[in-house]
Amino acid sequence: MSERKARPDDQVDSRTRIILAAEILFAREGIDGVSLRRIAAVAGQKNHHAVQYHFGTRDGLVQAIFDYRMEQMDERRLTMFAEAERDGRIGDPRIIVEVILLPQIALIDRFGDHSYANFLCQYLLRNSDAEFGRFGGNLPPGLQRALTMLRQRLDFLSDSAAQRRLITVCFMFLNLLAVYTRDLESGRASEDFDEALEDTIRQIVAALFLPVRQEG
Amino acid sequence: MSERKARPDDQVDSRTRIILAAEILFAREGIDGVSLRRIAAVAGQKNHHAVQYHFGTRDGLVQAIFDYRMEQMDERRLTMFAEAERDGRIGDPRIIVEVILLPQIALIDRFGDHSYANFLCQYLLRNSDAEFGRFGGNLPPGLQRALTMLRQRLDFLSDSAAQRRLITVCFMFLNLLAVYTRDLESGRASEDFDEALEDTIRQIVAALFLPVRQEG
DNA sequence: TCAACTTTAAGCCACTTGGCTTAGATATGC
DNA sequence: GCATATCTAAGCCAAGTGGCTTAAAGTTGA
Repeated sequence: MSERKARPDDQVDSRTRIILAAEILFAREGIDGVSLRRIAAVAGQKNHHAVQYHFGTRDGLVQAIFDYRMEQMDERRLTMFAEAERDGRIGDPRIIVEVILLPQIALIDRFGDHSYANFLCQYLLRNSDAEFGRFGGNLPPGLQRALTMLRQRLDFLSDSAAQRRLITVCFMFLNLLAVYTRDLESGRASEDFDEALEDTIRQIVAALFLPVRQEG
Repeated sequence: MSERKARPDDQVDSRTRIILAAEILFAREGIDGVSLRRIAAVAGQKNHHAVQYHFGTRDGLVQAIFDYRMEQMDERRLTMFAEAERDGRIGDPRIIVEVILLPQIALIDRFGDHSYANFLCQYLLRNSDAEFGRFGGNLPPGLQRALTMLRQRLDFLSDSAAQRRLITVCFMFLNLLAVYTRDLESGRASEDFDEALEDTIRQIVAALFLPVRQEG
């Protein structure tokens, strides 16, 4: 596997360059599969000390990537809410799903790279205790609002059941991104992505808001 | 994190002990986060050479874990098919979902450990190209039969769309196992697992067999 | 201009890693 | 019994790892 396209743009500062390079390398070879030296080198640093200087440790870098993308996505989420309110779609359950998921697509489109999904998978596997299940607290406002709305919609479920269904959504969507990534990497666009996205969102809405079984 | 419970039973041969120990360690600390030395040590080996002897390389060990569990699960899958035929449930679409997913639960119950889900996630992330998308060929017979039946049920979808929906199922289920694992690890059984399992299967069936949107 | 601060470079260090060789132990087949 | 094949132990090695110190370069503000 070459370093193809791993070196990010030289326009941004070195801290961001390290974040972008690490995201790609982590996605390709695993969070523990890349040395800090290589990350620094790919980011154009002549010395691996730069990583320690900016992020302290490997886990610090991992968290920085997550926070960096989280912040980017939340801007988009707030915009989407504003647009939905303007268009009178704010009551539509599907809006919640779109607000949570589509900004990740936007990330891919805007930056032309699709490493984030793979990175996020690994991140969630590493930090399931910390990240899963925080329906409230310590989340950026856009995502927080989406989760609060979701909880209200799912008032027929217990806390743990609602939480579980939320995680379902995350994983279903990661699956879509994984397939998308695979198709992009292999060069064959096996399916129209917009079509796949539409089908997946419909699946997610159907599963997420599925009524509980009626007695008898 | 201690080595608590990482050392597997001494009754099995050392090759299997290494597989079991590696599965747990990989799940906890990442496939690239554990040295072969530690795996060997936890498996009761005095020397890390044992890993190289049995599996050659780290990837060889990873594949061996996957194959080991795959084989175990396929026995159960064939049994389930036989039971379904006997009970006349073979036409029920839900059977397909159960045959694919429940053996993994059985794995957890039988061996009292829940590292497999986390390991499998990492495995699929590593080998998405190889594993995803092989609807046919090179699969054990039970799983192969389930996938063939699924494909027939989804005849209103294109190949790529059907494939994508299958992966959706895998990820949704992994999500359930992830939550289950989290609850078990943290000691709190936040939700009745049987109830959660039932809800998840219903979600999966609803999403997997969701009709395509009608025109107009 | 120059001082204070931030960022990069260079190189050292003890330690771990996976691969390897060799020898010894244990099981297996005849 | 005994030879053959299978498995385990012991230890060496070059390469790579993250952490660290020190110095230099660049940036900023007064």
